[in-house]
Amino acid sequence: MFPGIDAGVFAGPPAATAVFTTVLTEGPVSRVALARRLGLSSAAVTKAARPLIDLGYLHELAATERSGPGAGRPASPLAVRAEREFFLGVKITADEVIGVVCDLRAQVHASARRPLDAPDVDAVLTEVGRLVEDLFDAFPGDRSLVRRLGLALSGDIDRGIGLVRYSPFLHWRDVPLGRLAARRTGLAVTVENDVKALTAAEHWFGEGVGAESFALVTVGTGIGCGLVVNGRLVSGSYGVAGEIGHLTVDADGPDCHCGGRGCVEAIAGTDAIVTQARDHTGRPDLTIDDAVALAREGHEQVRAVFTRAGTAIGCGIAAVANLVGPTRIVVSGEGLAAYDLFDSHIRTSFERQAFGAAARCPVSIRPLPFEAWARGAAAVSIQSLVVP
Amino acid sequence: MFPGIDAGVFAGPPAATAVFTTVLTEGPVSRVALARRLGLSSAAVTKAARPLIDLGYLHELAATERSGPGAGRPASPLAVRAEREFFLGVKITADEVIGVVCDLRAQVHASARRPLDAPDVDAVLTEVGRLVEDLFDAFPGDRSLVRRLGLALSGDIDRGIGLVRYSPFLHWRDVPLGRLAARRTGLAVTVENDVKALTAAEHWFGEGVGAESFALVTVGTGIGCGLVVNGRLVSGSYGVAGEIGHLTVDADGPDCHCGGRGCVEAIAGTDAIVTQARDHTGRPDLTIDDAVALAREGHEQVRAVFTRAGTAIGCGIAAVANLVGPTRIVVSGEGLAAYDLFDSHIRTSFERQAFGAAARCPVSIRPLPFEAWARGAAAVSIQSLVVP
DNA sequence: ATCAATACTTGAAGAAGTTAATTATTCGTC
DNA sequence: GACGAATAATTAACTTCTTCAAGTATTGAT
Repeated sequence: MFPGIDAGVFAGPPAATAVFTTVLTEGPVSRVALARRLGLSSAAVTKAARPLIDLGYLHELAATERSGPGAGRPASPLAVRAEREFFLGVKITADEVIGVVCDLRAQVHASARRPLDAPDVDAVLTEVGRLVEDLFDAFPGDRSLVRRLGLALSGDIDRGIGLVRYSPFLHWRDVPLGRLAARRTGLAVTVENDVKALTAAEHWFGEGVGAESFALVTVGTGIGCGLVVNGRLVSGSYGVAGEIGHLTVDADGPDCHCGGRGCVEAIAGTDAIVTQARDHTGRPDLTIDDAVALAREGHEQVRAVFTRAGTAIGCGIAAVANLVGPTRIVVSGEGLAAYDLFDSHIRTSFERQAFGAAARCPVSIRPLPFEAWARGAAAVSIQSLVVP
Repeated sequence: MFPGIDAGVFAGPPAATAVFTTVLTEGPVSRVALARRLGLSSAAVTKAARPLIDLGYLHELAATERSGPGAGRPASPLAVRAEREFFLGVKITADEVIGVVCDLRAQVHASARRPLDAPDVDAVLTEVGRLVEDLFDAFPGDRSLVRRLGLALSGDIDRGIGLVRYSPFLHWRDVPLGRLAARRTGLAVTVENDVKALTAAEHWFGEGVGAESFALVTVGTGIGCGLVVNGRLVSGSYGVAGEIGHLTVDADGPDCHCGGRGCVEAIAGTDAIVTQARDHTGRPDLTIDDAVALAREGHEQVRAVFTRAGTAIGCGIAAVANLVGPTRIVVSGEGLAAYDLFDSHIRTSFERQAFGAAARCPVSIRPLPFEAWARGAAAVSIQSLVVP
């Protein structure tokens, strides 16, 4: 039924997949609770769970709290044995590769990074290969428990066949990265767009758990958005989805590299903030850290740059809320290291622009450790174990 | 297996449902083609189709064109017997109710309308009841083939339980319209938001057929948008979805009744166009038809109002394309009666604002007969037969 | 100790789909 | 015009997954 891990596939009957993903994402649950939750009979859950327990992926916890009014056999909740298998996740950027080793519950157990000097396919593959070695070295557990590698990078990716259709920052077109990396590392490789990978991670292991629909907005050099609707990741028909960064929020705003004007990214992207701060201070070598420092010290005009950025982001997420009506929204990314400068402006702007009850949508705003991108890649790899 | 129509449900095994909906939406198809399309064995299709044929919902067509190089038994395509059952669809507006009788393929066979003077629940139910009688009278076929009624109205609707959570134009809150109308008419009733109903109709019976994801934008007094993503209608968690009309496209634009400024609806809604045209002509009694006439005659300022409206709509659909990446977009609605004044401006604006390959998304623009809203309601009723 | 309540397990029965063999129908060829 | 290759549809045996109904397990309350 479950052909074992060596077959490289972990696909069982529908009920087994549903049981495993539910236990994985929603923590310890009893069999009856699973049956109710999934619309199955409890007998079906018992049967579906057995091979998963035998393979060591699930185990039973001791009964804990009593359930209802008084009586009855206590439930023995099923839980995932997180250390049954480990997953590598690697994020590829223009100038480095960052990797992590995660367990089944996407907890990070080791991490590493390597610089990248040339963007050509072979150089990237070589550095990914070395990074994988580094990760194996840094990983304290049993190497044979690591069999899968997730790669994440910005661009238009066909996750199904591991193809990089187009990557602007690497200048790649139609590179079969999945196949190449699998050959190089001997691991089962998945490839996904970085924002979608992070969204998947949040959907299965973060604040998106249990949400029928939710949106993850990333703020950094670029401004992106991953969407889950009706429980499924939105892919976009033409390689475009979640391009919140190129919504126009100010027709008179600064020009954007996309050719438009007043895009969210052209106002709130890290580069845009630096450019504006330089204009206002007359310091051509000012960095983003300088800008943050100046704003925190109370430099009026630089503060205004951050205010304007927060307002633009709020506008963007309001557009998402008005159009797809997610259950919740998470705003995250390296760009939010200066969280305190954005927070209230994002919220104010969102609440002003959200239509009607959409304003009730909870918005979490929190900075993102850069490692989280690699963890997102690992999360996709975990998903590929369950839903190939 | 199929418990017959009298049971009020038409739910079979998954394969049967898939076969029926595919034949219904994608026209006559042979069993082998269905098998390929649905990932089933041809044996499964044969088995699934038989009870549907026995019940009279499907029938076999004579073999038509030859398929490939030369030989082989010709396929006998399965087709829907459109007149096996009929469906009522009623759109409720602030001042009238409009109804149609449709066959299984959503072809209109009869229609009727009645004025509505009071917006209270009982008055609406009475008029709906009378309209149903009128429709039965106007319907040339066998009345016993009509068992279902779809209602569509603007507002926040819970389709599952037929509840009108909130309807601004009727000032209703939490009205169990489905139950009430079922009691009044003796029919199986579905209730859906009007824009979503129209989207469902387009998804099953119009230009949206076969699209994994698509968007329908309606232009009229309000500007709305229905979305299908991953093959499923987007519902929105807080009763809000597809609120394209309240995206901000011009921060300095006119005030909108929603409290914002420069919303698409405040620029391109029918009322907004009339208001602006009045301002420019100084004629306080000018109607939308007058405005259209003036624009067609070449009145510069009134033309500019339409241009601006088209540009705003283009902006809105570009936002949809950038965020969800639909396979195709249809722009429709009574407001497009003056189609020629909008068309090119919508397209230009869309292409300028769509990001990257999203600009390749085909956009159809076409006016909408008002009856189409009622047909949308009927389409939801047809869906409820297949997917309860 | 007994009972009611809840959780889980078991084995038989049933539903839904697959594979493989069979029948049906056509075209092209000799 | 019979024959075979090609494609379509059907049939029957079998597999897989799930439910149902009955039983076992474990607790709290009486």
